[in-house]
Amino acid sequence: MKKRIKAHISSQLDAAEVPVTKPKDSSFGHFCTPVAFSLAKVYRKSPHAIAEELCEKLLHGELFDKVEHLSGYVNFTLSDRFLDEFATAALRDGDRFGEQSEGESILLEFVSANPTGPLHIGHARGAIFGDVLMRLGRHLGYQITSEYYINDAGNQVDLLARSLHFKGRAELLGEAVAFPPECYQGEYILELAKKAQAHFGEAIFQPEADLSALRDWAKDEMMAWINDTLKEAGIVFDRFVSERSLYDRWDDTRQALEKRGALYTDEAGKVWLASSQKGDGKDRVVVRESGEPTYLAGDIIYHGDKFARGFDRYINIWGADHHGYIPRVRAAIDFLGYDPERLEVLLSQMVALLKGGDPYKMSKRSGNFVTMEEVGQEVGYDALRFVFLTKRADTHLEFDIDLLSKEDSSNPIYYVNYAHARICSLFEKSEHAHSDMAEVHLSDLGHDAKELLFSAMLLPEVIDDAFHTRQVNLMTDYLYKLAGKVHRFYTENRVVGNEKEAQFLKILAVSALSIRLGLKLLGITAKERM
RNA sequence: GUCCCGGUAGCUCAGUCGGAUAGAGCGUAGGUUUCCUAAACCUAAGGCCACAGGUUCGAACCCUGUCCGGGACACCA
Repeated sequence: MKKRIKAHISSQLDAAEVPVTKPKDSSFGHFCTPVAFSLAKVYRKSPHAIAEELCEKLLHGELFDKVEHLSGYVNFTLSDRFLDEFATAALRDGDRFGEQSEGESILLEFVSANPTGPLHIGHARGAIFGDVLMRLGRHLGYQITSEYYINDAGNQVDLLARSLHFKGRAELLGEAVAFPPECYQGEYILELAKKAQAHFGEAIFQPEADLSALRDWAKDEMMAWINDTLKEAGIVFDRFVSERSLYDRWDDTRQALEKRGALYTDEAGKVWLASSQKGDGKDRVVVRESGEPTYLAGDIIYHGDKFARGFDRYINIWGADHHGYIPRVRAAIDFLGYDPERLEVLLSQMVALLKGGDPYKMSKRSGNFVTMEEVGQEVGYDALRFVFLTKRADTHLEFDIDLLSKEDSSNPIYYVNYAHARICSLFEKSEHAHSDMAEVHLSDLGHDAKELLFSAMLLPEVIDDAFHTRQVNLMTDYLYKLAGKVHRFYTENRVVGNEKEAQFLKILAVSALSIRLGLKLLGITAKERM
């Protein structure tokens, strides 16, 4: 909608880019532009005089009812006819309302949690953020592939195997072994050890047992668990990439890097990536003295692999604690001959959970953190999604789990769902059917009705903004405000039996569409009845 | 020390590309239902936008510096 307005104004003004925004006060109109202020300098006239001239130029055509100027601003009011046509089109589009065909291909990597323990609440945030970004992007026509990188090589998974081994010896075989402090704690280790015993027999806990078999088995078990959790949350990945599986390509990658002078070997025999040449704070080890590659080596192969697949853009969602890692990966991409600008790393910040004002209890099962599973079961993923998405992913989030158990306006998901359910109930009560709405034409709408309709039709702009700025909170803000307008309208206007019943229903139908579709893009199913 | 995120109402946070009188929810105090779902609505109180400079027609927003809080700075992943 805004694009059409903008194009219209630009063409009338013969200017390339005209800023179009929403007025502070809705009584001024639907859109406004402060362009007279910047033109004032060019033409050496007062903003007021320029705004006045613009008004006359712009009033032609069927788009606007009113074009007025006020203290330098030019305010536009859309015509009923334009709003009506747009509403009919929106209802016809249904779930495809606001779809576009951008066409760029994007590889979106997120979660990528180590398969050494259950997902915690911080992972949940990144997972939901990534999932929603994907849904929004796909709606806009981006071809998005989602990927989970499994860190199934290196010390962490070895440590998982050792943890199980110790736990098995100590708890299941009753040996007096001291549990090393670096090992994973938490009851899930014992549960998994029991499972291992059932699977392998007691031999797996013998001192000389083959830990690599235990490791591979345990890693698969953990991934299955992680996957179950994600599935429950409605998150599905297109691909999983195993770090371990990449290492047979290390030699090729190494040669490619060497050819570009990216690597050097020190006296001790360690191989370094000269990442400081490409903006990193210092060089990084990629092969240890032992000849074993570091984690970075795997990530270099992985990113080389990603870029070789030829996507237009790459997005990684990482926990904020990895932010220092960005320059070295960018450097490696650069060394491999790819454009590091195509990689965008979004950071998902920490989550602090409270319950009744106090820090949420640590989970016994996980050892020292709250799991995604527990919170998902306690508050439900619809509520969890909505709350996580109300804040930008890159800022700290603190929230109280008790808020999500309340069933009133302090719980935003209820508020939004209730607005949707109310509209559904009106359609049940009314003689008019949803399918009749295209035949209904809007005219002589009051300010409130017009305002609600206008808000409801802004969904495409919001989807666009939310995706391109990566600020998914714009969606939740919008839905919450739209729901508020629905509630207000409902309170102030008796719909069924009203002489404008059909018209009101059409407006509410568009509102319900935007709420339902908006929630759908957040991975939430709108309630039709509460 | 370096880097990242933040500091806006009692609390949790919005604030678009710099634009009109800085907004919402919770909480607090009051009010609204013979009527489509009161899980709602309305009203009120509540602000040195951390601080100091700068940029300009205009700054919560951009720049510089300072203070405070959280996090990261591995041959772990």
